[in-house]
This record gives sequence, C-alpha cells and structure tokens, in this order.
Amino acid sequence: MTAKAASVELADVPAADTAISKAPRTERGKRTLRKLLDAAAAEFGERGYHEASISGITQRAGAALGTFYTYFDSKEQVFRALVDDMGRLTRQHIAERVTGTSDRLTAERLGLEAFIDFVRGHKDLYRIVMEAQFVAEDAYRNYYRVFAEAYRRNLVHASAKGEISPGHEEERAWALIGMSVFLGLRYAVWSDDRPAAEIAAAAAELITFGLSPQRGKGMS
Amino acid sequence: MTAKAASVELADVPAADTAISKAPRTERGKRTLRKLLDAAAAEFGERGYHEASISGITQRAGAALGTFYTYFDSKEQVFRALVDDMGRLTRQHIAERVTGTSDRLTAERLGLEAFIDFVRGHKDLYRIVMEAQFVAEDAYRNYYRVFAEAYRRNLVHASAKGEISPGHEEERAWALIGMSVFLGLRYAVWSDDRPAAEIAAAAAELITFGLSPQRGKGMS
DNA sequence: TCTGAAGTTGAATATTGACTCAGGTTTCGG
DNA sequence: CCGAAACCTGAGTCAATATTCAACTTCAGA
Repeated sequence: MTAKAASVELADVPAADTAISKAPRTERGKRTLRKLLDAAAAEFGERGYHEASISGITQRAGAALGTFYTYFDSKEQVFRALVDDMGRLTRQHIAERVTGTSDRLTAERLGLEAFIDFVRGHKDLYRIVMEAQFVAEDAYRNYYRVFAEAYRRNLVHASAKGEISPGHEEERAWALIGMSVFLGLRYAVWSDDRPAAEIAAAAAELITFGLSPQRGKGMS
Repeated sequence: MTAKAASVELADVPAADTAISKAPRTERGKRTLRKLLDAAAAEFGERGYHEASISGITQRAGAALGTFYTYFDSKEQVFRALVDDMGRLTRQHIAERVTGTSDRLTAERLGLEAFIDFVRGHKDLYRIVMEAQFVAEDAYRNYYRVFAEAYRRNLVHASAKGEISPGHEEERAWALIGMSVFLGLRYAVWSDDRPAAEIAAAAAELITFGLSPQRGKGMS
C-alpha cells in the first residue's frame, strides 16, 4: 500500500545502485523489478529485515524465488536501495511543502508538519530507515548526515538574515532532527489520530521561542 | 567493558523478570548468571541482536552452551531483560545528577549532560535499547513511555511553579526526548570527543529560549 | 518462422544457529 | 562424609532460508 505510493519514484532510480549487469533491458524486466521493489518495501516494512524472507518478497511480487537474484545481488542490497530511496523521497516531499516560505520559523513548522504527514503515508518505508541503523549503519548515518548538513546550512543562512538568533547550528540541527524523528515516531508511526498540524504547531512553539531573536511570540 | 560497569546493578534485578524456576539458588549460580548477563550485553551490543549468538554469549561468559538455558528461556528473553535494566539504570543515573537542582531549566541542562555521559559509558547497552524497537517493540515503547510520562509530569510541575511557560507538555516531552536521543546518538555513540557539557549547553540554550517565561537569557 | 538474448522458474544446496537432553560435576545441609 | 539438589556440559536435533543453477519460456528482430 504505502509501497505502492512510492513505486513510481522507486523505479526511476535503482539502476544507479544496481549492478549494471542486473539492470532490466526490456519493459517486462522493468515491470518485474518494480514489483519486486514494492514487494520488498512491504515485506521489510511489515516483518522487519530479519523476519523478512526473499521468498516472502517474491511471493508478494508474484514471481519465482530465483527471479529476485536476476535483479539484486543480495537481501542487503535491496534493503540499502530502499533506504537511499527513502532519503530522496523524504527530502523531496518536505522541500515541496516548504519552498516559497519566506522565513525559517514558518519553514520549521511546515517542514515538521510535512514530515509527519509523510511518515504517516510511508510507515513501512520509514520503519526501514530506522532499522537501517542495525542492518546498514553506513546508509543510516548517511541518511541523517545529509539531513543534518542541509539543516545546518538553512540555520546558518537564517541566522545571517537575522531570522533566528545565532547559536551552535550543528548541534541545533541534530537536536531539531531528533525532535522531528521522535514526534514522528510517537504521533505518526505509533498513533496517527491527532492532526499533524496540531503536533507541528505545538512543537513549533517550542522551537520558535528557542530560535526567535524577538522576545515576543514569533510564530510568523 | 561497558557491560562490566553495569554488572552490579544488572545482577540485582533480573530475578524479577526471570522465570522463578530459573533463578539461581546458590552463590555459584548467581555468579554464572551475572557473567551471562554481562556477556549478553557485550555480545548484543557489539554484534546486534541477530548477529549475536547464544554460543557467542556463553563463550564470552566462559560457560557451556547449555548453561544459558539454565537461566533464560530464550534469546529474546535476555534481550528484554537488558532493555528493562537499561531503563532503570538510565533513569537512576540522570536522577542522581539532577536531584537538588531547584529549577527546571538548569535541570534540563544537567539532565542532558548526564544522559550524554551515561550513553558514552554504556554504548553497548544503549545500542540494545535502540535495537529493541525491532526486536521487542513493546519493551521499547514502554521504555520511552515511562520516560515521557515522567518528563511530562516534570514539565507540568515546572509550569505550575512558573519556571517555564505553559504549553503542550506531552508533545514537549516527546520533542525533548527526541533531542536528547539524537544528540546522544550523534555526540556519544558516533563520536565522543566533544565535551558533554558543551553539547548540553548548546542544546540547553535552544531549549531554554523555548521554555523560559522571561524574555531575557534564562540559563539560570 | 527462426534465433538467441533476456527473463523466469523452483528444486536443490549449504549454512547457520536456536534449543534440547542425557549424563557428569559441584555444592551444601545434615 | 552422604545424598540430593543445583549446576554445568556440549554434541546432536531441527527448522529456516539465503543463494545457486540448469532447464524452460518469452519475445523482438531478421
């Protein structure tokens, strides 16, 4: 289900990660690869990396066991491909909902709201990212390194423009990412009945009074 | 090593979780159980749950394979015992370093500093907690539920006393926990060369300006 | 229609590792 | 010093499943 939503983007990129010899050369091959990727996302998301089985993936995809190895070298390789993809998708989704926003404080709120929405719509893929910490740690670190670096840049920029108080931007970036991740875990993965905007607003209030150079309410 | 540091506390409690029939009845038994718990912490911490093997645990403990099953019902059971223990140890350690602090904002800084220090000293056990999300999800949720609940209470209390601005305390609690967790991951687990106090101060600044009812610098 | 490259198949292989158990050793109260 | 309870031992059982591979099918182009 969730996997389905991501399938379009997923199928566009994997050639970059997949060994050249494994790339599909025909329409049929492309279709099969996509089915396998979606199935893998669902299987990993539902059962976790170790409980997941290749036969589970191929069954979901309606393919034979051996077909998996036509497109992937190993179980871990698909997993990594999915993690990398999730990074791209997440950044893209948040960027879309934040671009055009003039000031950082508003961007913080909208970004968090977008993040929570995104996680809600991609629970299985999100679970894969989190589990990557134990399955493909380098992919996991990279995922957050890229996020933190971009975040830090935004903060430095906003600080220069006087939209936020100057401070330790790197630590701030990691702290803010941590906030998002846990709010996402608690209010998107574990329970998603509260409006995302509500959670985002509450957190934004916390963040804002921490970042605002003004002394008054700075919710933009 | 890290496991060693925790061994005293570890050995004191497990009887509560272990099936009654499995509790050691002699000095020798207690000693063996402790060795197994320490070994399990080291094995799980270093290799992760699935890579870890019972034989690895018993080898580290200098015991035979079968001995493991004298004290535990399964691989998962030891793991859960370690997660629960980590919760107790963490709360205790933070509480020790925070009690006596009069105001919440100072407590936030000291608490974060204590947390980072603690994680640095218990990397393997901390990794176990994080991996619990995928191995024993209920234990993981419980771990953070207890934290969040206590945190929320502290915030409500501080809010009533006027030490912090009133707000959405539950969301704040989760956000702040997320901060700590990620700062811990980044500056304790992944790299621990920066002074913990420095990280804590940077984060406290962020937190303080978000919580302080005063408009000025409120670092206590 | 023919051909071979691409794709598909699923039984077979090989490894791994949790857990059992029957038999030995240690401990300790009496 | 005895005997039973507690403890320890490690080879063996058993299930799971990642990966391989040789035979088979599809299909686009000549």
